[in-house]
Order: sequence, then structure tokens, then C-alpha cells
Amino acid sequence: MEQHIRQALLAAAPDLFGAPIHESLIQFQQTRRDMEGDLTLVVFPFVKILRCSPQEAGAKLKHWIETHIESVSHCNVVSGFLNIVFTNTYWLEQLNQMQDQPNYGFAPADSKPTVMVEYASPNTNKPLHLGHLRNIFLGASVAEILRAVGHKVVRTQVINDRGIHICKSMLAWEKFSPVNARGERETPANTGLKGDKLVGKYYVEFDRALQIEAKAIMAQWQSGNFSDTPTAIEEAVLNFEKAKEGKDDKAVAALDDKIKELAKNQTQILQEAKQMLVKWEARDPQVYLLWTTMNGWVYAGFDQTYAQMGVSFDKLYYESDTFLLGKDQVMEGIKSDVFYQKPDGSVWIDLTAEGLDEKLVLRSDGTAVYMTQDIGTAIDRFKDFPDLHGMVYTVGNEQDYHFKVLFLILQKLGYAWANNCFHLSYGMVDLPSGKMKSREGTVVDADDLMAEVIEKAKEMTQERGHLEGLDNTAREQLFTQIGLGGLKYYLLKVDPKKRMLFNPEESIDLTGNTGPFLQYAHARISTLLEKAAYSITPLSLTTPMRPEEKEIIKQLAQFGATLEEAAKGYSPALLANYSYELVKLYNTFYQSVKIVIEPDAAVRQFRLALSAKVRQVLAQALGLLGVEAPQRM
RNA sequence: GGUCCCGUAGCUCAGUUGGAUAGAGCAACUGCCUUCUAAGCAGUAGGUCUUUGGUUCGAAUCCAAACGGGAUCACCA
Repeated sequence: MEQHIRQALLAAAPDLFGAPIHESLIQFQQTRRDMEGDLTLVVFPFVKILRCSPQEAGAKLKHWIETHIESVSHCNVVSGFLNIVFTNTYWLEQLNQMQDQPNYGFAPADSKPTVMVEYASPNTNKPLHLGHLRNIFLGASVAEILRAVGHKVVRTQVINDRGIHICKSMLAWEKFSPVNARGERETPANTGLKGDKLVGKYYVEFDRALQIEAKAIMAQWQSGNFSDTPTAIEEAVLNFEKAKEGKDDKAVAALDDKIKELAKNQTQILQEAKQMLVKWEARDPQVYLLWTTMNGWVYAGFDQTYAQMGVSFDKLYYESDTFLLGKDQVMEGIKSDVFYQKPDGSVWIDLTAEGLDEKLVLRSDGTAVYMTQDIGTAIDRFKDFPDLHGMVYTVGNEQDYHFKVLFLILQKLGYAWANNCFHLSYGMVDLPSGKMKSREGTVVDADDLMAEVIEKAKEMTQERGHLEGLDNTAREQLFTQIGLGGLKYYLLKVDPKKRMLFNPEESIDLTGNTGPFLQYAHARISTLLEKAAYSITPLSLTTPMRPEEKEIIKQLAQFGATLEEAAKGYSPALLANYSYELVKLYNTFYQSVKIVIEPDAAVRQFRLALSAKVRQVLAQALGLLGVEAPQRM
């Protein structure tokens, strides 16, 4: 409709304004809720052309639109704003058209190019936590949204399955795991622990042992005993100690941290872990077997968590396969002068012209760094999926700089698709007690949290839900839907790039702007339609319409545009807010009129049709957020 | 210190091509179930949009600076 009026105005411009006008002068906006009108045209831009007051310009436009646009009932001008009111017939036609589209708002499948969406990307040394939940819900939702606007989507994750952190867990397990009567160390099978939890436990064990050892070394240093310490380290420690004199508390703490780092590096246990990594890289059979076994435990645990979360992947990449990639590209890049080599053999890229720093892309010993690997992996993915058009990396905003550099490098290497790569950067999740820190044990475990919200949903639903006639399986399923729906909605309704506060108590709230609020509306409409034995019929275009009803049709009409915006901005939050608005409008309507028990048949059918469409759009929107829409609750 | 992100009601957040009197939810208070699910609805109260300057008919929104919070600046990943 907006487009229609715009075109008509452009075509009529010579008559109306005496000259053609530029499209940008025609500015539409939503009419304020407290004004009469369905669409508002800003009059001010026309004032200069017409050389008259805003009142006169408004009157002229009002007259022209009222006489030339058929769907317009009437207009009114208020202080430079032309509020246009469409006819009821127009809105009923809109609703009729929506009724005919079961996938209303969605674009045809595979009408847009293939996009790869990466999310989750965990380390295999510890369980998933709250931060992963935001990442995974966000990535999974964006993947669904991109699919809904027509993209073919490949969902993927990179599993960070190698490196010193894994060796720490492995070593601690070998050193500290108790041996049972049958001579076995702890396994998921003989302890009943989830694999990722068991491995995570030994990662913590490692850190504990490391801290004890490091403290002992620092105590020695304090007492002036450097007999076990290389002279270079001894000098460094003494220098830091000297630098502390006369500094404020903050600077002293920073120096103490540096000394502690040195002490940790001197510990026996860290040396052993490093040796283990060397052995792993040399494919030592024993170390490799241990690595395979323990990672296997972790994957089994992760699979369980992903299943509970309701997310999945189309293609997995393992860092142990990809960490050597990218070296060839770097060598190629030296030839084409994208990179340069320093005398020690290390390879760099100079990005100072772009306002960034110099960045290392290959170590002097020829081994790959994180960046090397990401360059290689990106190129590899475009080989794996020849029709791939772009990629979305769901990674926390602490990596903003890394991805800026990565995309720039890919561009300089001459890959046109580098422009279609996007870092879906999201803010950290804080707790009321502050930042999550694994060292301080303030990490919120993903499994525990999900179990907790489901349990809470169970209590609340048993208290006030409508469960009669549901068997136990159906009930458990409903509690899960409500608990996880609430959690997902809570994490997704906030603009991804903003740092957010996670309040465990609010995440399982049921009232206000929450998942269960939306789910409740869906369930309520479902039973309503069931009671009315509703089926779709074309609506009479003369059905009387209340303002609340028109507001709902207007909001429904915005669905497609909102979905497009959400896809363009990679923001599920837009859909969350849209759904919330829709439900609020619907609830107002629901409380003010009769629906099933409405005596007038045409009005009844119209209200049912409206309800049915709200339910369907709501289910679609919630689905894109990964939130399930129960039939009753 | 350089670079990037953020700052809106007591709290959590909306506010997307600059536009009318800046909106929700939570918390507080008042009403509404003998009519379809009250996990709901209607209402009261709560604001220097961090500050200052600039751009313009018009700024929460754009620009600059300051202040506050965070991230990042490794031959770690």
C-alpha cells in the first residue's frame, strides 16, 4: 500500500507540485497509536516545493489522496503530518489474502543463495555454560530466520578439540582419577557422570594442582630462593618486584599477576601438559588414544545437551582437522605481496594503512596461529560447498578485532566472497553477582540451568495450568516447552550486540514480556478455535470492524517486513518484539469482545479468522526463535 | 595509551531511512473472572534519554568532545 501511494504520487508529481519530485521526499511512518490513521505521510518535505505553509500543503495532499487512491477512506492533517485512513474493505481484503497463504510472510524456499551459519563452537575440555546458550540460541535462530527469507542454510560448528586445554584435562585424569576395584579409572559409564562433566571436572583438578604448585614456587621466590629457577626467569621476577615500588594498588596487582604467570610456567604439571601436546602433535599412539576416548565422552555429553536445547547442525568441522590449514594460503600470499616475511621466518600482514596493527599470520617456526587456521578454514568451506555465497560467524564480541582482520585478509587475498562474511557479534551475559568466571565458580552450567527452568515451569503449570486430559508424557513435554521457551525468549529478546544481564529469577517468569506469555496466547487461541470448530472461509468485505481488530490486521501485515529486517540485521530480537506487540494487541481484543459466543455469524467468522491468523503468525515467529508453541497450557 | 562497543524510568529492556506528547515489562498501588484459559485486561505513579557543544524547520537517533562501564591490542585459542 505504501508503495502504491508512493508510485501514484511520483506519477502525479508534475500536476500536483508543478515538477517531478525525488522519491526521498515521500516519507511514510507508522501513525501514532493515539491518532486516527493507518499510515502517516510527513508533509514537511513538500512545503519547500509547494512554497506554502504546512497546513496548505497538507490540505492539498489530503484532497489529492482522498480523490485518487481508492482504498483510502479519508485523511486528516495534524501539525505537518497527514494521517491516512484506509477503508475497512481494504483491511478485510488484506486479511482474506493472508488466509490463503499458509506460509504467510515466508519467502519461497531456496530462492536466495546458500549461507553458512556457524554457532556453538565449544572447547572439549569443559561443559557448556550460559554464554554458550546465548550463542547457540542466537545462531540457531538466525539460521532459521535466513531460511525463512529464502536462503539455503548450512548450520555448522567448529569443535575446538585440540590444544593445551585438552591436554590439561587428559593429564589430570591420568594423574588424579581414582582407580576402582576392577582397576578402571573414572569413566562416564562407571560414574554415571555426563562425559563433558567428567572431563570438565578434571580440567578443574588440573587448575587446582597448578595453583598449589605455583604458590609454592612463589613462596620460594619470596624467600629469595631461586635455585630451581632459570636465571632469565629469576631476573624477570626481580625486575617485576622492583617495579612494584611506589606504584598504586592496581599496578602492583598487575605486576603480581605477571609474576604468577611466570610461576605457573615453572610448574612441573604445566610442563607435563606441554609435553603431552608435543606428543599429541607427533601422533603418539597412547596420547592419541586417550585424546580420542576423552573427546568421545565429551561429544556424547554435548549431543545430549544439544538435543535438550533443540538445536542441530548440518556439518561439523574439527579443529584437529583444520589447524594445519591456511599455511599454503599464507605462502601464496607472500608471493602476491599481501603478506611479508621477517628475517626470523615469521609471516605478517601490515594493516596500518587500514588503521589496524601489524598482525602475525605464521610463526617463525612455521606453525599456524589462530588466524592462519581461520583463513584456511574459510577457504576450505567454500571448496566444500561450491554454491556457498556467504558465512555468518556467531562469536562473542571479544573477537571483534580478530574477525575484522580475518575478513580484511580474505579480501586482500582476492576472495570476492569475503564481503559476504559477517561476524554475528554478541555481548557477554552478566549475572547479578557480576561477570561469570570459571575460576571463581560463578559459571552457570547449561544443563543445570535448563533443568532448573523446566522444574520451575512444572511447578507453575501444575499450579495454574489446564492439564486435565494430558497424560504424563504430554505433561513433561509441556513443562519442557514452557521452561525452555521462557529461557530462549529471555536470551533472544535483547539486541544481540548488547551486553545483557541474566537474572535467574526473571528468566523463568511467566508474566509480561516473556516466552510463556506468548505461548499462553497461542494455547488460548488454539482451544478457542477448537471449541468453535473453526475452518477458513472467505470473509464478507462488509463486516463491521472495531479499532482493536484493525490494529491486529495492521500488525499482521507487518510480519513479512519485520522478518526481512530481522534477517538483514541478524536480529531475532526484532521478531521477539514483534510477537510481543502482536500478542498485546490480540489480548486487548480478546478481553473486549466475544468470539466463539458472538451471535452475529459474519462477525464471529471474522473474529475467528483474525484469531487463527494471529495464532499462525505467532507460531511461525516463535518457531524462528526456537520456541515451541503449545496447543494448551 | 590506541582501536571498537555500550550509556533511555528504581530494575530489565524497546525505540532501524532524524519527525508529533520518549514506550513496554518487572517492582508499587486501584479496579475487572456467575461469558470463549485471569500465565490475562483496564488504570495510577515513575524520565535532565550520562553531560556539553554542533548540524537543522525538527535530535534519544547524525557529528565532536568529556565522563562512566566493557572488550581488545600475544610467535594463546
